[in-house]
Amino acid sequence: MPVDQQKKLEKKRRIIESAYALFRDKNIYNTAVDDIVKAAGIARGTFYLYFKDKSDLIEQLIFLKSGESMKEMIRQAAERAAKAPDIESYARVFLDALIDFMVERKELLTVVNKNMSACLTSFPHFNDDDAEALYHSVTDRFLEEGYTQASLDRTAYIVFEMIDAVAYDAITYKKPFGLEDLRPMLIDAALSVIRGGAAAGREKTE
Amino acid sequence: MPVDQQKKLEKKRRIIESAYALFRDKNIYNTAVDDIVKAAGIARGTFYLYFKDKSDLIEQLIFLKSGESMKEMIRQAAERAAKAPDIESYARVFLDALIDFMVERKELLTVVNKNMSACLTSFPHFNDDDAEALYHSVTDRFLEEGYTQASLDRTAYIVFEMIDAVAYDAITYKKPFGLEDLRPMLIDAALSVIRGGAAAGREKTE
Amino acid sequence: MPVDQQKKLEKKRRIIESAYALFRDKNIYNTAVDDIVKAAGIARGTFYLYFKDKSDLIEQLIFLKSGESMKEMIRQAAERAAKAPDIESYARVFLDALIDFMVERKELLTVVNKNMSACLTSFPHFNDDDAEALYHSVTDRFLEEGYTQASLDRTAYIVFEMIDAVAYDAITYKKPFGLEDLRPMLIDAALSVIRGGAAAGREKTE
Amino acid sequence: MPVDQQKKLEKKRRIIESAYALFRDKNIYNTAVDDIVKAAGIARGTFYLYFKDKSDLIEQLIFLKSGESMKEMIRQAAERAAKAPDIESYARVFLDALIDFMVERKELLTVVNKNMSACLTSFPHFNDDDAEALYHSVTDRFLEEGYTQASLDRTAYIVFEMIDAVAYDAITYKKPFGLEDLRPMLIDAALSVIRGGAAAGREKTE
DNA sequence: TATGAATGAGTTTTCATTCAT
DNA sequence: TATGAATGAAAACTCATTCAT
Repeated sequence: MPVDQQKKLEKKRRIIESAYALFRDKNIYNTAVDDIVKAAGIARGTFYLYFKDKSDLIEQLIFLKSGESMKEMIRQAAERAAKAPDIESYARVFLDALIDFMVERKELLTVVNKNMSACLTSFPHFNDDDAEALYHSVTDRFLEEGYTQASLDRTAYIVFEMIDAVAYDAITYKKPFGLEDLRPMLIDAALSVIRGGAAAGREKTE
Repeated sequence: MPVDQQKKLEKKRRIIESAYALFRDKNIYNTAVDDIVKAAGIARGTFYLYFKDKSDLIEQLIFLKSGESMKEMIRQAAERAAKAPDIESYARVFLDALIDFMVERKELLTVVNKNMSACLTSFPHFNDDDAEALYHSVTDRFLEEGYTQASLDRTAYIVFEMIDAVAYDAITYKKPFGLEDLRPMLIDAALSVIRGGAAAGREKTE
Repeated sequence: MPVDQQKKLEKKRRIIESAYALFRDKNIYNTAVDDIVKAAGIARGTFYLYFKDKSDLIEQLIFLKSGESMKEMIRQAAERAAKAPDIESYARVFLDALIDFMVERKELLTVVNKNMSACLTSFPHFNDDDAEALYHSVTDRFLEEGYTQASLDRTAYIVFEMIDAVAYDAITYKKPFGLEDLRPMLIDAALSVIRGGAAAGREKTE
Repeated sequence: MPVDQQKKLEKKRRIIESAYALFRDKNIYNTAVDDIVKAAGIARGTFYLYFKDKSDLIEQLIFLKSGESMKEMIRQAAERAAKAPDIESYARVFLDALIDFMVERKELLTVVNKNMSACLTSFPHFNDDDAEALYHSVTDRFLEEGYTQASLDRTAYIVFEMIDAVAYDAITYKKPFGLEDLRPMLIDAALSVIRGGAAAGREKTE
């Protein structure tokens, strides 16, 4: 990539990061383009060199941020779960790591807002070989255990949605229960969904 | 209540209903006070006779609307589940009815947005004897089966959150899976959470 | 008309007049809405209570201003020509008066810009009984002399266009000839067009 | 001329042509410098190497474009009228050719906008020997017939203005009458102006 | 000469809220 | 109470022009 292109991308990135911080703190609708450019240290017009529109920025920001986090989150979770002896404990450790990650990255949740699962769906299509490999390293483990791809997709969707929703409220409002309060129950619920998914897969095969 | 008070309440109600319809269709931030008063057929200034503020309206609207729906939802679900022979099938029918209700009231979800469970928490405090009685008619059934109140609250919270989150996305975006696709898995997941909750309750008692 | 409506119309009128003065002095594209509201002594938002848009104002302004002037112009010209003994001198005095009027109302020309004739065409459709009566009092005189309506329309169009174009440049740029320099020739030209029109009318009749 | 100079002129020309096309399609005020440079395939900064300013470009463009067309127009008209037996038919054929030319070059009219006659005035001062010779080949014909230079200038001005104005509206708006509808009347009118001009010339001489 | 990223003043437009009637 | 005209701060977006490379 030419040096110029590189620089442009970096600046675009800087704008997105500034916006991200503001969205997180003040919410999207209460953040003006003006706030963003001030935070990014650029002129107002410059913003429109990089984004067609405020909504163009929002779109790109969500795509980027959630993709990034998803990747990182899955990487960490997969790493920690790697040595698990069986699929059940693999899943348990994986989910536990997932929740840890969310706690660490609270801010992300306030921007992306309960939409992590939408992101999950687009994850394998990021044209990012890295991400794809990662995704498969996890799903393969389940496919070996008798899941069909279809039932796996559904299961993953439900589990993420559930964890994301519960974590979002628990973290951002600390109401009505803290996340640690709910964690065991949440993981149990997720596991039983996963078990159910496996069963569904097997039935179809038989 | 004096007739005057009555009339005031009715008008307030009309404003809320108009706002509700608009919020549902266009989202809160894209709905101007002007749109609301036009829809309600009142003058702009009148709005401020009934609400301190736009955000005052929003607050009251969410409180009212979600409370109302929650009540109606629980009533219907409890009714349908009433004749269930055991607690397990009671729960299953109850949840099924819950989902049916959400499908019917799609619009509500877009306004209240994945926050039904918050509402659940405030439900018993609506100073509405009716609502309270209703709530207890359901929880009592579980308390009899060995739940502690604490574990019941948590369980209910997680289950609602889960159903609400999944249903919200499934209904509003029909992506990536339709709700009917997910329903069986969702109910199974919820049931296993409930079973876990019961177990947790019993353990503590022992 | 209710008093309120009256007042609103008056304010609208005041905005149009302020805009008119600015357009005349600085041209439409160099006049900001801000300039207009300052000149009219109103707040910026008020402008949008009366006009959808800057272009809405422009449209209404041109329609109003050119219609008004046209009416006034024709009234004055018809008055002065009234006592003319024959159609030829009627036309001559009429045109002379027309040019006088334009000289007096130079500013109008800079706004309406060489489009008076377009206005002429719409003149009889202003739903203004007054204007219509006036228009007919002039055309009748020509119809009596053997003009067909069709040839009269064409002739009037060409004559206005010609006078308007010449007068516009002569007045606004004083270049390359002053209007007084050109006046006799212009009137002669117009008269010969008129004579030609009359002939055309008669031929068709014969 | 050095090759460098040549190249500069060519690029300048390319910019003007691009601007011309845009002005024609979208009007001057709705065409941004950015649009022009994109169309010309140059960088934004380059524009300011060739023109001081946007208005500098406009000035040069109008001068160039109208001069060019005027020259071409007169050449064609003079050619077609060359064999005319008398001055009257010379004028008639000349004007007819003029109108034909305008119909062919509609686009020019939308840019230069009813200002062809202004251009006529500057025509003999183009420091273009070619143009000057051409101009004299036409005017000489009239001077021989008793016109004074002064009356000829006025007459030419009025005739051009008249034709230009009528043709502009007729062509660009096709309203309220098509040009072909008006052509005979227009030429008759012009001829009678010319005749009047000749008479005026003679009177003064006598 | 040529480039195109950066600038920021300037423009249009919106909208929650006030206030005289 | 009810009205709706008026307000003006604030938002989004544009564009001629400059300047470092």
